[in-house]
Amino acid sequence: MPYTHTHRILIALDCIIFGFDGEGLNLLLVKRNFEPEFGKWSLMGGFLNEGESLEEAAHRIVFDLTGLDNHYLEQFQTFGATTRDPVERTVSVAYYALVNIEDQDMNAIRSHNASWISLHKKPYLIFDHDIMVEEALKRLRTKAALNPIGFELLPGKFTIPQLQKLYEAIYDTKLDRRNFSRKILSTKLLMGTGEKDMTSQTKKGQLYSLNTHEYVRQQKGNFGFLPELILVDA
Amino acid sequence: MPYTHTHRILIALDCIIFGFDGEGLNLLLVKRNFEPEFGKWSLMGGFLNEGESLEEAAHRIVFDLTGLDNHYLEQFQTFGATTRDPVERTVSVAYYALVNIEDQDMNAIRSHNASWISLHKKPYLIFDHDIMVEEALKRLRTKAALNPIGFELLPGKFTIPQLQKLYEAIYDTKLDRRNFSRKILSTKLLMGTGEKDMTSQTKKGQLYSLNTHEYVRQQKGNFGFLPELILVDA
DNA sequence: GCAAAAGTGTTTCCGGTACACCCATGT
DNA sequence: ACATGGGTGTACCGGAAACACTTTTGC
Repeated sequence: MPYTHTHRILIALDCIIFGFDGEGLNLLLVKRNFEPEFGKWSLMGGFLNEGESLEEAAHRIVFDLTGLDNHYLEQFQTFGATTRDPVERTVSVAYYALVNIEDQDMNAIRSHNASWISLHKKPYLIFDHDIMVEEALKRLRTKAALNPIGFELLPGKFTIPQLQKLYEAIYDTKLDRRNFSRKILSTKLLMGTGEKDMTSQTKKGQLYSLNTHEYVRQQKGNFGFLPELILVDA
Repeated sequence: MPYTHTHRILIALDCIIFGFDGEGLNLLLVKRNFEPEFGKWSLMGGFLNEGESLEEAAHRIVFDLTGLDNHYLEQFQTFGATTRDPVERTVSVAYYALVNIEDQDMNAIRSHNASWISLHKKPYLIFDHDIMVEEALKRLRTKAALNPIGFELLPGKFTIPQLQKLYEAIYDTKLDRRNFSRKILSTKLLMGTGEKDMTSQTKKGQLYSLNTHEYVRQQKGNFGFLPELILVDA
């Protein structure tokens, strides 16, 4: 016997999909070729299906758009203002995802009319999506200072300066090259591959890959990855 | 015209209500005298009503139980496993609240069959409520390290040692009396009232009250209230 | 006087920061 | 040779931690 309460409503999911192009943070946004708000930009979203958990639904939405199956995904806030969707009342559970911008499925992206857009050039988004992006970024900043999740935005092999560029983008700040390198290496999270970064024009930096054992371990507790960054106000 | 998607479901809200009795953290829990799970303990919860935002609904639930109108309230996670409620599928948006245990409405509490229970003696709770409590505590710990919200659990006037006991309870750790005092006073958040704490048996400590101007200001950004605590693992 | 709890001062230590210097590669 | 960018060493500084000492009150 179901509950007697009757106010049953749609559950939406909206995904803030972050990517890193080597210079700055990017968002995967959809130019809507459907109603409502035809022609405007929005986050990628969808509705919760029967027999599907929130986590599964968010995963499905990101997978549909990017073709990527192993992205980092974290729920961060649920939006429930009564007027947030003009069509019909919905409550939206928002997730942010970190994907490696290099191994996405361009066909999936094109078929959804989506594009990567620099965070600094973000257009106005429909509904409460602008606020969602802002909150997602806040959460990403806190999370990335305490846990080593930034790697999710990079290819499997990368140089330390590339990693630094990423953190500078996330916190919109400048970091000292030498201190950053030392700090990262002291975490024991990186393993040298012996290979060199051949894309560089000058000195070819060493390519590192993750020590996956340590990586998984340090996801769990708060080890303080770069705790000083938590106090960066931007 | 509404959306064509049809899976409309109930939105529940569950509230983790924290109180501080001078020694440890307490939870306000309900011994259910209604179905389902009659006789078992659970969090205080309810359903989202038409024309009501999530925030409003959570506020209503805490107010019904405590009679308190000005408590601290923060949404922290939404739970959506398909089997989390055996009666009917629901998605639950969870909030934690900080209340001053002294000025609650005992009648409201009794009429809901609720009790304050020490966090250390928490019974098993129904559904996924045990996980909710665990996650709420994690969030409270992170939040209280970065923003001065602990005061919400104390009376309007309190001594620095009382405040210290509170933080020791939140982080389940011991702090140095002298360093704590200096740190707190350096924030300029406290104003001496000139009064003494007459409940103490020995030396009567000075009673402080909040500098509300500074307090509101420091809620906004990340000033790092006691940032070293963010790395306490418990 | 003595015990218990509040309040003040000082020293040490460590992590973050700043900066000087060396190395590797392409032109 | 020189410009560009990766990599290592060292000195300093500020905040956290550790600790000694004094003050207030009840018994």
